[in-house]
Amino acid sequence: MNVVTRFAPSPTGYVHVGSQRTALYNYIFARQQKGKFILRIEDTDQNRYVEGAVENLLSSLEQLGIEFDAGPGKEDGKGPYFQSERNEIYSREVKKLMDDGKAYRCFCSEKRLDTLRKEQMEEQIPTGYDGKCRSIKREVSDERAKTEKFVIRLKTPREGICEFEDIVRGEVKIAWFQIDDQVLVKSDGFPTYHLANVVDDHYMEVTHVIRGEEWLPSVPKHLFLYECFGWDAPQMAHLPLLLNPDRSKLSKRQGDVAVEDYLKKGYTPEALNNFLALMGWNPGGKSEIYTMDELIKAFDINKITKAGAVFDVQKLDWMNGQYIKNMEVERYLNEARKWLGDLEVNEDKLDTALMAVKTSLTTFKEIPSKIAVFTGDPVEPDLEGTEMLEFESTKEVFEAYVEKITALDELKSDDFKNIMKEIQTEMGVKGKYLWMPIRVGLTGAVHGPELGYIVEYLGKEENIKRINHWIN
RNA sequence: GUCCCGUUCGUUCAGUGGUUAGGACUCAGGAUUUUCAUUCCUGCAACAGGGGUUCGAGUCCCCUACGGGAUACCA
Repeated sequence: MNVVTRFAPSPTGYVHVGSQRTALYNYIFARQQKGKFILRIEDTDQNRYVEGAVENLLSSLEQLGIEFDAGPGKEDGKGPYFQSERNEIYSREVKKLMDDGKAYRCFCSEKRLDTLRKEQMEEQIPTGYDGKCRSIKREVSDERAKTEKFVIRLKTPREGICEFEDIVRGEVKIAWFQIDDQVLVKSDGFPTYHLANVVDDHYMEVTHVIRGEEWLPSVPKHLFLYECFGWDAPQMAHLPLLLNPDRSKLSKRQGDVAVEDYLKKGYTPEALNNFLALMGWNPGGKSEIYTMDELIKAFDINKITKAGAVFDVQKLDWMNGQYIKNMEVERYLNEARKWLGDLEVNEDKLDTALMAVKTSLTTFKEIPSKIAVFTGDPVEPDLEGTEMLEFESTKEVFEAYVEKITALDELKSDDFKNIMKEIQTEMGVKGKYLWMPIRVGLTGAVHGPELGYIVEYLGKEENIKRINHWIN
C-alpha cells in the first residue's frame, strides 16, 4: 500500500502546538512508510476567515521543517488544496447522496433547533435533530428550495451499532441512534468539515487519517459517508490531547500555545519537534534526544499512548538547552547574533562572548542578559562580592596582575591563564582567594562565565583600568 | 443530561501474565570547576479504588471514582 497522510488545519492565524504534534506524526509516518504527506487548508467556515493566516501557517511549518509533497502552491493534479476552492466537487458529491436518498434538505429554523435541544436535555435523552424534514418528498423539497433557506443533512441509520477499529484506541463501538443527522452543507452553500474531509480524503487518496482525539465521536458519520459513496475508508488514528498543567485541554489562558510563540522565545525548531514527538510516544531507549531522521526511523504508529499529556515547559527548557549546547559552532554563532537586540557590542570580540555563554543557555532569548557581563559596565559588588575584595592578599594580587599584563602587547585568554599561574606560584595565593578578587574586580559580580573569556573580551587596557579602580 | 475516550513516580514515556516496576525532566545530596552553568555519580518518588479470571495480574474482564472529549449551519 502506498501510504498517504495529511495535515488539514483550519487557518485560524497560528499553529497550535497540538496541531504541530499532529502534523509531525503525519509527516513522520509518511516519511517512514516512503509515502506522501499532503497539506490541505480547511477553510470552509467563512466566518472564521483570518487575514494572513495561511501565510503564517506555511511559514511556521517551514521553520519547523515540515515539508509537504502536495498542498498550497504545490499542486499535483489532485488539488486545489484549499477547500474553499473545491465547492464544485462537494456539490456534485452531495447531489449523488440526495439522488440516492442518503441525504435530504432540512428547512428547520435555528430557533426550532435550539428549543428542540433544550427539550431533549430536559428529557435526558441524546440531543440531535429529530428528523422532521427527513420524509419531505423530493419534488416538494426541490420546490421549497427555490424560496426557502435550507441545509442538507445526512440520513444516518437509526438502529444498530457502529463498530470500528482505531489504530490508537483499538475497537470502538457507538450506537447509531446516538448519531445525529449531521449537516453536510450549510445554508451558505459551503460544506461542513464532515463532508469536505471525507470527499477530500477520498479523492486525495489518503490512506491514514491521523488527527486529534476530539474527532473520535464523529467517526461513525464519516464511516457512513464512505459507505454511502461506496468508497473504502482510510485507517484512523486518534491522538491523545495535549493538556494544561491542571489537565484541561491545552489553552491560551494558561501559557503559550502557538508554535511561533515558542520560536519567538528562543526555542529551536529541533527541540520543539523532539519534545512534541515524545508527547504521546517514545521509542523506549535511554536517550530522549532524537533528530528528525531518528524519529522517522524509530516511530511506531501502533505504540501511540492513549492518555492525554501535560505540556511540561521544564522539560522543553532542558531539551532546548541540550540542543544549544550541542549545536555546531558556526550555526550557533549565526543564530545567537540574531538575538542581541539593541545591545551594543564589540563586533570583533562578540564571538568570544557568545561562546562563553553557550553552555549556560536555556533559550536564545537569554543571550542579552547572559552576555551583559561582557558588554556592560561592571556592576556594584553586593555584600558577597565586597567580601571577595577584602582578602588580605587582594591588594597585592591586584598590583601583581596589573604589572604583569601591562608588560604584554596583547592580552589573550592563554596569557591570562599563564599570568594567574605565575601569581599563584610567586605569591602562594590560590583558589578563590586568587580568582574571586579578579572576577569581582573586573565585573563586580561573584558569578559569571569563565574568566578567561571575560578577560580576553575586555582587553588589556580595560583590564588595567578596572583593576586599578580597586587599587586606589 | 447523553455518548465516547482515558487513568504507572509531581511531569513525561517504558513495561503487552511471573520485574528489586525502568528511563528522562524536576527536586535533594555529592564529585569536578576560579564562581555560576556544564558534565558525572547517588538519592526521593508511581501501578486510582473494589471485585473477578488465573498457580500467579500494572498487564485480561466487570463495576465505581476521577479526568478529558463530543454533543453547532466551528473545525
